[in-house]
Amino acid sequence: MLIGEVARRSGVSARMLRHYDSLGLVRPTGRTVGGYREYTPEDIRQIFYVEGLRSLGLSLRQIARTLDDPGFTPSALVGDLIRTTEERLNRERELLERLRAVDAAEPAGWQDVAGVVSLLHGLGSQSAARRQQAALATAEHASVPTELLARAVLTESDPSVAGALRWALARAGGDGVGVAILASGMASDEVDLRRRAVLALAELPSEEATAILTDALGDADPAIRAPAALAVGARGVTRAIPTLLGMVVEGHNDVEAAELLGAFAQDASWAGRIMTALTNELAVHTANSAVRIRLTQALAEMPGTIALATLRQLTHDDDRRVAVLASTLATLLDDRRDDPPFE
Amino acid sequence: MLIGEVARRSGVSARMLRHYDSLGLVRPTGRTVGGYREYTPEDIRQIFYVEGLRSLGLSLRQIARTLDDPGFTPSALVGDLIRTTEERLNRERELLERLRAVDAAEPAGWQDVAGVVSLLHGLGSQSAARRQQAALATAEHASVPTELLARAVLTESDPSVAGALRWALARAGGDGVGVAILASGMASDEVDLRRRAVLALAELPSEEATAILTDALGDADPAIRAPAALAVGARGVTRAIPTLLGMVVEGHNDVEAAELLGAFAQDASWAGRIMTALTNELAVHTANSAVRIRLTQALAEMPGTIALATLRQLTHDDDRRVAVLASTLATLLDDRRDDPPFE
DNA sequence: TTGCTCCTCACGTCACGTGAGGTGGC
DNA sequence: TTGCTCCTCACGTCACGTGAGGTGGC
Repeated sequence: MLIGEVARRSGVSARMLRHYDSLGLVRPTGRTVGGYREYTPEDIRQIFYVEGLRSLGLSLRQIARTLDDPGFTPSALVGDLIRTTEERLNRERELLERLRAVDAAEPAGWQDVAGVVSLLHGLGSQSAARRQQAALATAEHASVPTELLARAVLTESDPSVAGALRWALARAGGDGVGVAILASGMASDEVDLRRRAVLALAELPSEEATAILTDALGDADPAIRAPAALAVGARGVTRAIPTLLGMVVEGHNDVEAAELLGAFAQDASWAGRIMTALTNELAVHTANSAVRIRLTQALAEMPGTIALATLRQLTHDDDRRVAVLASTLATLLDDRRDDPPFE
Repeated sequence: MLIGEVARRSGVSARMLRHYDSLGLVRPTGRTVGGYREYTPEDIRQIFYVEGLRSLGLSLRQIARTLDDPGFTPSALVGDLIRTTEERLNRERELLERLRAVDAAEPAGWQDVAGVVSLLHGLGSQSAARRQQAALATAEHASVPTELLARAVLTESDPSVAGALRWALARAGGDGVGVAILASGMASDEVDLRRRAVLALAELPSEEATAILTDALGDADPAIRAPAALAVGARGVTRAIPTLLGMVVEGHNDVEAAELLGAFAQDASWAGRIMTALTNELAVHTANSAVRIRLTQALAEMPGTIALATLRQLTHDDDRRVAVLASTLATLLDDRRDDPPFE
């Protein structure tokens, strides 16, 4: 079979078949009197052998070694090819992410493109200082994709860089895409990721963010549910109240939690329920002095004088420190009776 | 700043800086008296601009156009880069899959490697005939990874190729990996995928396969639970009995289902329950002639003469066809009384 | 004078595509 | 004789690395 027909049937160009010949990969068995290459069926099988190995990413040189060097076994090379392919794959993935980020920024000109790229490099830098600088620089850049910032927020371990990123994200508005990424962070099994997500969501005032934070009120980890409760509590979400009560008992941001409970208790329909819950907790935790002290302090955050009677009872508490604290707080509340009602 | 220092600080080789100069990408503003290139801070910013665009995959020629051609805006090119990168990414993924399949086959030599590759290409071919050939060829190949076959089974739409693949998979033993892939197919939302998986599992005799099929007895789709019930029913799994009864009522492989019910009824503890279920169904489906005929035929599959009394009653059925059928079957069963008990 | 840096010119890489200029076989 | 196929030789691609041979500045 002459080279043209072989090329048509095998899909390998005549140029490449001549190249294989010159490299010794596939030497046609014969030549016609006129000097034309003549390929036998065996030669054609050889072509498919070469193409097969090429489809695995072997270079022509490596395929030649395959034929010449009996000591050259597949195992090591195939392993190497897998590794290098994985590396290329990762590089391509990162490139695609960069390209998508640039595309999302809708750059007007190439200077914009270069700006976004340098920001991306900054956010991905090994140096925390660089990352910080990049995070702060997003303020100048109008068109930083929130997607990008949200992803960076989820991976940032340095606290001050994380703070800058949260600020930048909140400033960028935290639209749907960014919130969606943070939501996926909240769904993670890793506490660190959920923690970063919850802190970022706490700085986003959107309804979406509030909804996701509300879902996080029941999180198994107090480091997650506490910031969620403080954030949505401040937004008036009453579903935060049980978590806030728990925070007072456990001592997680109990001061802030108590303040928010006091604010909820401005509403008469909640005041009673919160008071009942606090006194119940006092009845349950008879032995734990620290818990009783936090609950007593929380009572003082209740508006007006609704906690006065309870505090007066606590002045006779078996626990000396609770009694002293209750007595001080009761005195302060007594003064409040003459003031106009709390705002 | 001279070229060496610029190279050290920017990470771009002196060779490349000269290349940028010759292409007009970054022309150092000055030269020393000796002819040395002198870079200003602005030149260095330009270098970072070029490197930034290069990190997005732009060629040097494209970067040059960026600088020279004001009509050359980012939007179109960035979109193109995204598309070509996605294509490269997919090709890399496919390559990695091939390499992993080759690695899993533990080829002894390069001929083995080429053999596995040609098999892979065959299984991935557009032509059903080629795929069929490749599936059958796996019989010769000792080291075809079951992983590969399982994946092919899940995607094969041509029924005869699918049959050949199931046969090849069963022949390869269907070890853990293959079964795990089929299990993931069973977990899919797509009925087609579940159907392919269930048919393949039905041909694998392993305990793992039986366990997955048993889970599939409750599948919402009769095209899934029917083959599962036939397969595990034949393996003596009594949990298949309710599904088999349902198949008789609905007319899904009712003949095979009735046969298996008969086999289960060999066990005295099940015979009563199965008879009760069949007569109950007859009592419920008074109007549907087709259902009553199937149930009547199923009664004849019961071992020995345990269904004889019920069949005699049915000879007086309101439905003429049921009555005729019951009378024929009762006569046959009558003869059976003199035979030795059914195996 | 001795290293060091810089200069220009040019070849090699790798898997090809695309001629140019010439020839064999129906 | 006219197309068509084949031949060899050789250049171009693209982003570089690596010399060779020479020179400037401390």
